[in-house]
Amino acid sequence: MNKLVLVDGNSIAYRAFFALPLLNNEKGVYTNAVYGFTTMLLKILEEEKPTHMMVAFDAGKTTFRHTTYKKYKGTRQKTPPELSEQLPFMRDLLKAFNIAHYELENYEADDIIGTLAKRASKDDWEVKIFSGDKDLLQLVTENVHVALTRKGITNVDTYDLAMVNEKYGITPVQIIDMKGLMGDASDNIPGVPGVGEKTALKLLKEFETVEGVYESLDKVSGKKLKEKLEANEEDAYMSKKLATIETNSPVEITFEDLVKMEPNYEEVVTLFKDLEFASLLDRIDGKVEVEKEEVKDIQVTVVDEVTEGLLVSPSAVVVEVLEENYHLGEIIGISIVNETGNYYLPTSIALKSNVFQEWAANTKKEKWLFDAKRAVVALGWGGISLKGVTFDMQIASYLIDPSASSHEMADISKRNHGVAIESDEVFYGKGKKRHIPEGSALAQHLARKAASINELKPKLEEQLKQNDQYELFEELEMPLSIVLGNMEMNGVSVDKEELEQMGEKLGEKLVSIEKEIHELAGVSFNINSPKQLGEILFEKLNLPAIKKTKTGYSTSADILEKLKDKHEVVEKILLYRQLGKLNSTYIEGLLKVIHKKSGKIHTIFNQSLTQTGRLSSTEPNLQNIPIRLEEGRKIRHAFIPEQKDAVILAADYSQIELRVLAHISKDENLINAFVNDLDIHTKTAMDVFHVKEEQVTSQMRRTAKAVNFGIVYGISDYGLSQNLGITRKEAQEFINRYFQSFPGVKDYMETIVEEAREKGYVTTMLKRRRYLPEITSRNFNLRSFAERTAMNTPIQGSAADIIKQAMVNMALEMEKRNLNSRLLLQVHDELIFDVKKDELEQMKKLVPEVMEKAVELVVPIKADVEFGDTWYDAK
DNA sequence: GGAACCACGC
DNA sequence: GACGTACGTGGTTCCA
Repeated sequence: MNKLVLVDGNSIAYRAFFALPLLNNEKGVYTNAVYGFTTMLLKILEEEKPTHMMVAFDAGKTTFRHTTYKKYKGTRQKTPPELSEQLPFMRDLLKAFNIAHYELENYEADDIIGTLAKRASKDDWEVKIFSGDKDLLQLVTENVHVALTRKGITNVDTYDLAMVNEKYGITPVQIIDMKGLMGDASDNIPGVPGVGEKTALKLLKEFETVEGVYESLDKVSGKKLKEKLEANEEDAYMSKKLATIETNSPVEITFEDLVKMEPNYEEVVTLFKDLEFASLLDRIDGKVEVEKEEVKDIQVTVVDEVTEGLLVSPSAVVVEVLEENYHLGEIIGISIVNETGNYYLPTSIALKSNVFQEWAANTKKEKWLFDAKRAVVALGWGGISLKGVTFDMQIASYLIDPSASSHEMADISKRNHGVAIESDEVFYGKGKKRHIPEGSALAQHLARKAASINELKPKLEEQLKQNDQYELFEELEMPLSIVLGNMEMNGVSVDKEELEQMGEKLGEKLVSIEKEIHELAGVSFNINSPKQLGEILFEKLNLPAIKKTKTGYSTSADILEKLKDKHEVVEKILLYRQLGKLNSTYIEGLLKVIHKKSGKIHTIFNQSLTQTGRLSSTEPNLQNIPIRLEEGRKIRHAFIPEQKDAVILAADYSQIELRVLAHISKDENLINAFVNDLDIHTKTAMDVFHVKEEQVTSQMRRTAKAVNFGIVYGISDYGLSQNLGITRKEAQEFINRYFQSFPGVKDYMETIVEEAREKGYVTTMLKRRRYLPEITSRNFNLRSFAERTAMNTPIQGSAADIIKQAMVNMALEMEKRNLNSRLLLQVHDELIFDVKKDELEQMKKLVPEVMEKAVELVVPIKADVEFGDTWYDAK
């Protein structure tokens, strides 16, 4: 059977334009609408597989509707130039895809679509229409279906007769009558003033059509409504006419012109490349021989004996570890590129060579790497020391723009027009297909990587200098990567037996709670399945469903909290979840990652990931070990010093973000609070609630704390309302009162958003950068999010700068003093050490001192120190 | 293998 | 009034 797909081109383009941030390509051409439009096309081609297809566009400004009503579409804003400049690209793309497009003088895209849909359905074709405009629903019939864009662009709701009825309770043809009565603000169709969708639908259910309404006007209930209808009869009829899609427009194009042919993939590829649609290129990969970026063979010397002559300074070095977790992986090969040549060193030869080892450990021999920490740690496990690293390409790329689409070597190289490298995923394969290619291919791949580092180092350094970030790079992040490498390599000792015992107890408890839950529910089911749980709670037990998710009922903790007193099973489920989380993530999770060789836990800190400058921690994540609830906190009993002669020392910054805020905003009230060492949440409560200190209740303090939390994390009034369980309006009121009390903060928030709009980015105290292109978006959500980010990133990012500086300074100080204590972990505002008992007195003073002096603020910085036999006891 | 949901920390 | 709302990591389920 024939299947015709008709696309409302203008409507989809508009949707895409407003839904996506203003992307542009290297030539400065905006591409967001083209991008969205193209993803929609690809999706249609993949999912609908039409035999015939056409995209209709509006022709000009005036249409036959303007003769009926001059003001038709009169209030519509001009198409933004950023969008109109993209329309030609869409036509080019359609041509490349071999998809017909059509426009008709005096008619709108709707009319073309309506006309063709009617003709096709006469011949019993299947027709599907894509648009963002609800008006098109009037075309729905047995074999004509309409797909309307939902949020985003590629998400659509498909309407057939039943769907229209379900949504509106009327037939498709009555959509026209609905528009006639309610009008359409966006098209400037008047309708009957005071009649909205609800009233229109009510009237139509009773009287079927506009005509029906006026024939039985005396039967309409409501005096005012009747008066309004009476006074606007003409407008109602005219509006109906305007809203009617012309299904007999003089469309000359024939179905033969619409036959869907194979795309001209060569043209598509060329266009995608021009537009820089890398991800879309991937999607059509396989359909066509996409000529890959020319990967040229380079001259590589395979070294069978390492000599001093080839290890000159500086050298670009690649130490390849295929495993993502470099604590576990083997080094599969080493390459070196320097002014004497390009070399590949088979692992076994390099690691055994004294010449190599001495060169690696020599701080005076300069080395340039990509993700140096990976190489340092991987070599470290083999007992080889790598020193003298002066340039890390990954960190440089991250500092230049943390939001860059990827910090993979192949992508960075491409972005900066360096040596073409295959991505690791392509070269090694992924998933089950991953393997190490044979020797000479591997030598080529690794040599290209080293050549890329060698080539791009000056370019990236130049960019760092232009951004005034060279000091941040050289004095903070580069030394920090060494500190982090040592922390990871050193690892954290855990009491395995302690964990196992806790696990056993938890396991028993879980079994008994599970049984209780099944008994209370009257049926056995998987409590860990939100789907099954939802069905039990909200269907079988008939508890009120407060919130729904995309796929079913929400069973999240905050929802269950509200249902606690409705059924005793709820509390058990919460407990089951809590203990289950502890057992699977923390007990079993941590036991799984105890390293076979060291018996310790070695996390990996990611230094080039977060948009704010914070670190993250993986395999395992040691930055989210429980603390809030006592049961969870007990996990910390298992984190112990390496030797008996030591303790765990934890030092945390007190309110570092709010102190940073005081510093950058220069708000007098906030500065005074910290200078006088007040309890900041109590102080905030006093100001926000206009009460004296002794009148601050715990509820008031809790609210104030949530407001401060909101300021620090950049949450919205909605976020605050969720945290406090209040309305959005009340939350906004708290924020307003906060700003009244701290006017300097308000000024700062306004200034920083303005600055972000002008410059396109914000910076932290130590010049870390975050770009916020969406701050000029016309999409309210995107823009608001960017604005909150502009306010928040300098705060959170500067706090990250400060603790990083403290870590570097601390490492220097400990080395200078020849201390045997070790830094184990960083948890955003907290440093955890393994401290030898004979160094305890010294460290207790030194750690907070170094932390407090990391940078100088206009307010004092405060760090608190605790220690104990385990991490649990360091409180 | 990936999406969806949930939960932990700061 | 819409829009859908701090970041990051990881476990489990469920569907392809």
